[in-house]
Amino acid sequence: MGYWLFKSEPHKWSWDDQVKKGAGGQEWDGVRNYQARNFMRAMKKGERGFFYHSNEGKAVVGVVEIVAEAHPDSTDGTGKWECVDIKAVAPLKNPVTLDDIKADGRLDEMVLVKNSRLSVQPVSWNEFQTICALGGIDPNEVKAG
DNA sequence: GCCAACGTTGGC
DNA sequence: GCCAACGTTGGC
Repeated sequence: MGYWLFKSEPHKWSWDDQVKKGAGGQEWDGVRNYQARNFMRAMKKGERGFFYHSNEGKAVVGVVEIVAEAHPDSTDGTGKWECVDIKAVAPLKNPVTLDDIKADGRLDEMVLVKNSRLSVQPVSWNEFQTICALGGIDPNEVKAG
């Protein structure tokens, strides 16, 4: 069971926008990076991830669920790029900032820290639990399954 | 707003 | 197939 992290600039697509989309979810389109695409191809329906605000906020703000596995990106004309659909599951009570993450030794290995430019990335179960706890929510209530 | 890090492109 | 040039991302 995989866990993931999706980055978005809040002025382009924010957590609030995601919440307003509701249970039907939303295409995570516009990704034009092979590593990110490959991670999306590996995602399974029902798996969970974090929603991260880059640039403004710089914090993990919520938990999302994969509601549709990788399919062609409707905003792409080349046929090369794919995306998944995600929906909002629950907000973190306290957003976990990049500073918080960097300050926590358990999170030193996060891709977010090691490769800050990758917009879709994997998160380990341990990291998922740690960030939920820092965010004031119970990881068992928002984990997959 | 700057710039370092990284990925992609294209000339050779 | 190498690598310089370029564009983009995202933290600061």
